[in-house]
Amino acid sequence: MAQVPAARQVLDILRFLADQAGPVPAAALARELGLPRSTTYHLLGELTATGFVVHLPDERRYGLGVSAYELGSGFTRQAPLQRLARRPLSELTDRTGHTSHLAVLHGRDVVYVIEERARGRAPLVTDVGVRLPAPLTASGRAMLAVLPPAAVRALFPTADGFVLRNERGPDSPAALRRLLAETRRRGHALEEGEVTAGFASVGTPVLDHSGHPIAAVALTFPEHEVPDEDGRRSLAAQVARTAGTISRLIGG
Amino acid sequence: MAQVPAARQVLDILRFLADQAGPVPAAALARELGLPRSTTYHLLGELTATGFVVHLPDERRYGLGVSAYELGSGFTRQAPLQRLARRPLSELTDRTGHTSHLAVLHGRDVVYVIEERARGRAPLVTDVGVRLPAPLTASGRAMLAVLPPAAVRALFPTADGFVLRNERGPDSPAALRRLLAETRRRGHALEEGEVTAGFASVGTPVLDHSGHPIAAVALTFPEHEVPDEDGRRSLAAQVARTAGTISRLIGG
DNA sequence: GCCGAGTGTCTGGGATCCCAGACAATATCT
DNA sequence: AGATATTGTCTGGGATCCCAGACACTCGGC
Repeated sequence: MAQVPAARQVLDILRFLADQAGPVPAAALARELGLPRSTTYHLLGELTATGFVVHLPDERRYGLGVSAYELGSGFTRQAPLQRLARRPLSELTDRTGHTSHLAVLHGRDVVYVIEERARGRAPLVTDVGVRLPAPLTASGRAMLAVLPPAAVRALFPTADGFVLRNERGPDSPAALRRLLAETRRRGHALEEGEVTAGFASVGTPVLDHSGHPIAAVALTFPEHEVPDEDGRRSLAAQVARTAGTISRLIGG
Repeated sequence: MAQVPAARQVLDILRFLADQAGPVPAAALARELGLPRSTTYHLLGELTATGFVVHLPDERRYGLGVSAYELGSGFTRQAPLQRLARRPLSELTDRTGHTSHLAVLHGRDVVYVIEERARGRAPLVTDVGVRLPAPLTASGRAMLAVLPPAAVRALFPTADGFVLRNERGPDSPAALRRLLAETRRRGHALEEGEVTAGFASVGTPVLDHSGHPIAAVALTFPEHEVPDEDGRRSLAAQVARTAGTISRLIGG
């Protein structure tokens, strides 16, 4: 790696601040990141001048500023995940002969952002732009299974938040917990006929550098074509490899 | 300013990328920012390693990455605007004897994030957390008046998006355009009895370094207490000064 | 009011890094 | 298929910057 230490330091500051619940004192920044005090103040000066950081004199702390928000907006606008994931999903579909998709969590739902339909296969409900309740889908189950339990509880505090489909799916927080525990035990998410009768899906999450799920990859197939556990496990392994590829591409 | 050129350069790259509609080639970055080519690749290497930027080999371009998104989330969580604006609003209320508030645009509505109630004044509808249709409020009018016309059209394409209150307020895109033109001519936003009968408000936008409205400051007063144009203009000038103070604090 | 801890600013020289330019690989154009 | 343009990698030395530490200011505790 080329030596660009000041660049590295300023990015460390930004990432550290991004992980904090609120603004922090300069001394805490210097201590946590192992930076010399004067260097910390120089870098904070630059970050403040460019709007990435705001100095809160009343609190004697530093927090993220409007330029940080604009980076988030820019990320959303540029949709790098979709751009990076399209080829790996296309290859997964070619290899397996089944339709693949990429979805992101959006509150209690998943939203499909890529669908790579296999040659000669019928269109599925999981078209781009479609939203479905996360607990019902392989993609949603894959992501929920790797969220902290408190985050899952926050999303689904009571039985009210559950939407059944074809009269199936978890209908209470306890049922969801059991389903997610089973998903973790199995090593991949599974959905059988709950979204579309006669079809099943396997899914795995795409994790960022902190282990947080940013998306999920899933493969959908007619149930009768892959009726046995081994066949599904094999498909799940390919899905997991694709998810890992996308994680690496997204980097960090 | 202390010399931290590499830090400055890396932040320039991030801000440039945040302003682009899509990913860009490294050569365009170097050219637009006046950076040496090798320096550009070194900094991009660092940005890619930390997840702020993703390299899209198929497109031979660079775009924003997940760490950029996390900065946006961190900004929202830390709410620096509210932290910075509280004291200026408190001082505005003390100086004028009227209730002040800070609101942000949220789609077609405004959301109130600070209310500083004046001593001995009745509570108002503009409590923290309340949402109201932007075209009806001084804060909303202040922000809409400085948005590009295309952005206003996108928010209010037809007569359907208008909500009247007390049977008053603009009820069509044309009426809204006339109202915003009048707001720009007057130099501040005005609302008279459309939100609460018997009360009026004056408001001005808080702009970021690009001239984009990130919030608005408004002052609400009983109509009969400030019936004349000069009195309202004087209050509006104080509101504008407070908005300018907050702009400077937010920086960039 | 005084003291100690923490915040923020400033300076200069030893340490190191930034950039010009060479080179290799890849993509596009003819 | 060959030529050209662009992308991406690498090197080393002149230029400059990073950090230790001193100093001033502010805030909180007693």
